[in-house]
Amino acid sequence: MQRLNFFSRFILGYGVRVTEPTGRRERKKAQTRQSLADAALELFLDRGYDQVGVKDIADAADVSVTTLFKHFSGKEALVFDQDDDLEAALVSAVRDRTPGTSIPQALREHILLNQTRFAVHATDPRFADFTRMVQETPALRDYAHRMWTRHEAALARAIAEAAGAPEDDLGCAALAHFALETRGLILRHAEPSRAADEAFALLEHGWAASHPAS
Amino acid sequence: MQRLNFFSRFILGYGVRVTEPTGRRERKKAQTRQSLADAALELFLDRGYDQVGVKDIADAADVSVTTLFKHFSGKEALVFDQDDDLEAALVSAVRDRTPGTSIPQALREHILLNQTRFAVHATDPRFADFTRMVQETPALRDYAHRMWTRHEAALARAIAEAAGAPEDDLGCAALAHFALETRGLILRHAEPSRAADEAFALLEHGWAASHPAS
DNA sequence: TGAAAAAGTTGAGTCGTTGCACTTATTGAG
DNA sequence: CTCAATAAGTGCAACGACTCAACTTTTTCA
Repeated sequence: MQRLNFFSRFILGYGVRVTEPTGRRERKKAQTRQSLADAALELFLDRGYDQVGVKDIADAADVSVTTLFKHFSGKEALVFDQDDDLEAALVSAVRDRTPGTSIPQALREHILLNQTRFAVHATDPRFADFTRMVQETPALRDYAHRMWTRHEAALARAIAEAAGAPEDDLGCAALAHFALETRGLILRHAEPSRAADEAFALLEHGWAASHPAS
Repeated sequence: MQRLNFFSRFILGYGVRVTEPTGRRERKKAQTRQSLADAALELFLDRGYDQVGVKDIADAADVSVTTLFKHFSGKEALVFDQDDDLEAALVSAVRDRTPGTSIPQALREHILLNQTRFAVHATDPRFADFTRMVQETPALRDYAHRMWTRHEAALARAIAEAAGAPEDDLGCAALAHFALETRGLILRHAEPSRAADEAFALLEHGWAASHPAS
């Protein structure tokens, strides 16, 4: 548990900013942030999200509540890493897809990989607890979903460009929306890869009907 | 503005419970509820959702805050009607579709009708304000979306039955999910009917590929 | 060295929401 | 008709997330 929100990047993708802090000030700031996130994760896993108050976390990290909110936009944000290059990865999955692959196929692969990457860690019981907590706490479930769908517009633009359609093409917007929405289906059902297959089968066939060769 | 949340049923559909209250007690209860909803609507439209506190609403309706929360589960609930037969309507749209219509087609028609019914009232400036407020206030936007997608499981079951698929068929679940998710696309874009066309084109073609005659 | 900038603290306050103990009005059964 | 059960409503205190304003301390850099 050395990293800030070590688990969380497996939930949403791999989007951790690695910019090393240079001066002493920034290092201290980063450290405070880290302490808060660590304390929060530990307390949350211990007692459950709703059983921990921000006060408890601030106390455990030995800072004031006000300071906590200077570092994190809200209680839920304590659980998740920033998703800085999540959008870039999404866009790149479409633009730089291996030739011969359709856009929906590329998205299926990318999203499935992203959302099931954590299966590798299924052996770690702490991690299982973490994912269960996220899925079972409405506030966290919603927050994760918002983070994930935040880049819909960018994805829609990337798709439009890749398909040679106008930037605001409705079909591309629809594909982007639906593709991101598969996350819910994939996470809910027991066999993620099969769920992804079924969901994207719909999208692939529908897409192929109007966009012959992309 | 005689009805409780007169506008709101046009946002989510037509789901107003019409069971007349019989005894004096129930009539009084209904009236209190009505007063609260009226006061809330008026204040919200006047000052904006976030600029009105529950205290203000309770005061305007001349009841205590505690009473307000006995009638409504939360501040957002003051804005929306109950959605009792919204689910029934959704299921019926699939099951009782006119013969020869595909399931996605039936859904497209039903959802589009449901979500754009309010266009009739576009002339009423108060109504325009109302919809704008709902779309621009995150809490309300999310709440409306939650209300709308609440019946996804029921819809999935209805689709499965209509298609002769197993009750927990993944393709049917996916169609249900996507179909309900078109709401966002439809509401966001300026030409709702065209947005619905594009979004459902994807779904219809994808669906037809695996479900020949339904 | 000295002053701007930024991190942190403290304490009070807002707002939605709940719990508790209480009063009052309505109802239905004897 | 009466009385006890039921349910609406009240007032108040509290909690938890979050914000604000005024202030101290630390770090930076010219």
